[in-house]
Amino acid sequence: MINIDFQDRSPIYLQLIKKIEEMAAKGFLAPNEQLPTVRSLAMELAINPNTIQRAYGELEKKGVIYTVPGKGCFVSPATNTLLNRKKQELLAEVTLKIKEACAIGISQEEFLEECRKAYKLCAKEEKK
Amino acid sequence: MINIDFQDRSPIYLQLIKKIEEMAAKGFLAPNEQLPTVRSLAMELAINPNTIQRAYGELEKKGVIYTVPGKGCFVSPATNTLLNRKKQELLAEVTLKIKEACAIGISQEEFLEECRKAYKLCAKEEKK
Amino acid sequence: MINIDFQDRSPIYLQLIKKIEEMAAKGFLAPNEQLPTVRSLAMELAINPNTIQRAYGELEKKGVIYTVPGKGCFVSPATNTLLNRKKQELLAEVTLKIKEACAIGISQEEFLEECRKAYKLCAKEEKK
Amino acid sequence: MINIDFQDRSPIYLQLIKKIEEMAAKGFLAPNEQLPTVRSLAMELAINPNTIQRAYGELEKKGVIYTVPGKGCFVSPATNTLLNRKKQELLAEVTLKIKEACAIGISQEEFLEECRKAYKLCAKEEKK
DNA sequence: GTGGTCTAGACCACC
DNA sequence: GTGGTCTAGACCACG
Repeated sequence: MINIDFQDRSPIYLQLIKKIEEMAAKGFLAPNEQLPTVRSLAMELAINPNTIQRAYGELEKKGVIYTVPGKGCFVSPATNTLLNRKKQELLAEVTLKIKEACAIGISQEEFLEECRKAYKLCAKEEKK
Repeated sequence: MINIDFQDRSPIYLQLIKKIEEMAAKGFLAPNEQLPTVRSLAMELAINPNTIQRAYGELEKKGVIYTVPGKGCFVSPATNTLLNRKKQELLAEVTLKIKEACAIGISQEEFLEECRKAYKLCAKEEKK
Repeated sequence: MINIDFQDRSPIYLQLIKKIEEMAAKGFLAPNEQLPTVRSLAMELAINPNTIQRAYGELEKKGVIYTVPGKGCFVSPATNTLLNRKKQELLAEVTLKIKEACAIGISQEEFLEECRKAYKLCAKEEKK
Repeated sequence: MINIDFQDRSPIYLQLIKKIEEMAAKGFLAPNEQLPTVRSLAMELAINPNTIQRAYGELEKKGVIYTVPGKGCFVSPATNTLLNRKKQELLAEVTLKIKEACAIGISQEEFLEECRKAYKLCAKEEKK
């Protein structure tokens, strides 16, 4: 399920957050489903429990999961909200990129064309 | 010309690199034009000279500028190459974002529509 | 009667204590009335019996209930004392909050006004 | 300035957050003033730097401070917003307490009277 | 067993 | 020097 890219320069806990957010937003994680325990996931990924803990902690503050101390962590039921928030975050990031594209003079047509190509690639990959 | 956002989490030297690359790619900096000296730019931006030095160093490694010891730093003449490379970098980043968009189920139509909106915004801002 | 909020961060045994104290102080539980047995309450609330046991234990230490080994747990007769102690605890907590309010510069008038609003809300809810 | 109550059961990092928020909200910390460095504060309070770091991190996410990596942490300029948010948090907590007060039958008059007393106490203490 | 907090000590990137 | 991340290992409260 969850795999960490140790080559990636972005912190492990952020990678974790992103992965779990995506899975929750896309519905791979059922509402109220229990997540792996801190310790078990730490073992599985060969990571320090503190790092998992941090990711879970921040996910809770974001409202993606809720945690019952002594029991475990569970997926928050508000899936729709999650999906929407995630969408907006992503589109905001793309808007930033588009600003840069404008700045170096990439035309809208060229840009959109590239997006279409990228989308085709994704479609292919998903079929696998 | 160049302004640094100290609130921005991205390191200053990267902000510098990005700005100078953009200016070079877009033609604001003529080929072989001399850049400000490390010390003068450091004074102007109220930044540690080491930081400027690092930015210039990496820009030279990337081939964006060349330095003549004892003289200063100059914009590399290969503008076209620069522009193309910059474009490709940017589009690669956008492709990554599109993968994420696919992952959480944003349709191509919705995505492209947002891109168009963003482009309009950029166009307006540039007029100012 | 008693319901547990599993989402609440405060430990279940404390929630139990609070609820039972309130009911006793307010007279919903008659003096010398028998409380549900540990096992039955555990079943009813789907909670670990140890948790009930702990709550009952601490309630006994506080003098809110007394236990007759082999018989069960019973509400302590000293209702007035309970009510007064509970009041004082609560007012002490509010005093702490008021200290904070002073610290950040909330005026007495503003604070009291908010209290009145809150009281009105409570009155409405109780009518239901 | 900042003192930690090790007897207090609430986590150290939360005590830190509360203290700094109060000081910022009340204006004891000027906007853009630099906070003590992680290490220095850790030394001063005889606390592990990680704990300070955590507090600072959460304060940044809350928008109370901003941090310039390699430089230090600084008080966020949006003081008014902070004060208002802090007020609302506090009043919400008091509202909870009032609900309890209602539940055990404390009348509004009695409650408000106690509040006035507490306010007088605070006023006296502040004069010191 | 669970999550939550803390310490000690290390390494990194940045300035 | 600064903040940011991570590990290792410990302790606690809770269930």
